[in-house]
Amino acid sequence: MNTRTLCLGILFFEDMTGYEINKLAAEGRFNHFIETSYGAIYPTLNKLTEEGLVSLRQEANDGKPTRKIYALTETGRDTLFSALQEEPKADIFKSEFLFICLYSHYLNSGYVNTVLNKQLTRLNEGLNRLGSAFEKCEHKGSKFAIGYGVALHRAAINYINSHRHLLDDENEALHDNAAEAAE
Amino acid sequence: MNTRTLCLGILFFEDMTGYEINKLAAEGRFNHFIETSYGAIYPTLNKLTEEGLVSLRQEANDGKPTRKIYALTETGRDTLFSALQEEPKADIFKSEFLFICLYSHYLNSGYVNTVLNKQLTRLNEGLNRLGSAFEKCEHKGSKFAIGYGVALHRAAINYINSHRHLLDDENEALHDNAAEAAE
DNA sequence: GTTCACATGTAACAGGTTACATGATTGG
DNA sequence: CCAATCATGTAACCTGTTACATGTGAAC
Repeated sequence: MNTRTLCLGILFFEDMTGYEINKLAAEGRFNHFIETSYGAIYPTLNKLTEEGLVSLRQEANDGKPTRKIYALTETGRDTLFSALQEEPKADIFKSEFLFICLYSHYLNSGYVNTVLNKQLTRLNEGLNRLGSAFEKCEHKGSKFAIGYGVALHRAAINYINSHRHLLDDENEALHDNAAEAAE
Repeated sequence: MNTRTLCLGILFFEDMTGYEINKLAAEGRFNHFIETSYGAIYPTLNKLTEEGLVSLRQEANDGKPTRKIYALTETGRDTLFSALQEEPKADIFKSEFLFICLYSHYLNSGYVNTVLNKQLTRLNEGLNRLGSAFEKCEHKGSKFAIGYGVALHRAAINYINSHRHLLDDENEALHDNAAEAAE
């Protein structure tokens, strides 16, 4: 997903400032499947304005920089919908966590435990965020997307809890004994 | 995950050519949480060789370009393990599929169905690939990582099957009627 | 006979990240 | 008083993608 389509897509739902778009994408109800940053959003919004895909109104904001509120134009809406009809690329999942797990047996087991716990913490935080977003949200498409995130988060948490012993050297010994006993 | 660490990490398990590293990362048992490409791997391997983190032996290969087989050096192993002990970044998940779902009610329902089916097909293919990788694999760390992928794939498939009606306009009508009846 | 797998690599380009720069207000 | 939130933006940099370039042998 490029930043262009992302901006158009979010503005489809509501007029917003760049700051708010970033917040929604980075912390809001879309954060589990979108990546972005200010450095990408602000220049994109300027380009989009030049091209007439979004329009801009400004609101004074004492002390703080003027709020620049963007709205999708008709051309913008058309561009969004033709982008939406292009063959979606396959989902991308990248996990340094899993990469580390690959080497768990060559790493200090205390460290591995820390990594596992940290991952669980992150997943639980994500789950909570999604849960409250789900309750606040009325829009079906968004509910579907949030629910998808919830399902994946739960699956990951359950998996880690029920399989973390595989990465544990002490249980490995027990495991081996059990395997021997079974033979 | 940068390509550097990826190459070191894969070479930790086995000596390999760049071609094979790419295959493993793109189609093999690591493909569900790693992204890469030839254009990234070949230059990285050259740099790594210069820096002495990997060593290189060449094997003639009639007609085809000489096979360049890389192996991790001691320095390389050290570098890998210190990278492994840096705080892992949060997992990244990007989904154009979910982005499209957000707009399902403004899109042609036949198209939405096609997108859903395509996503299911991809997930099922991924699941099969992971399943056969799991059977072939003896290494516990890898099994954990593959199992994680299996769990997430299954969760996604189940979720889509049980919630796709939310994106369906015809069921929406039914749904609305039910809601009215409840009022 | 054509496509796929093997096998390496380059180069232009796109895209995004990070850090920097600025500054008021609010809450703890 | 310090940190966080609001609010915008730039610029250097890094990283990786895409397409191109080349060529054999096997399978269908």
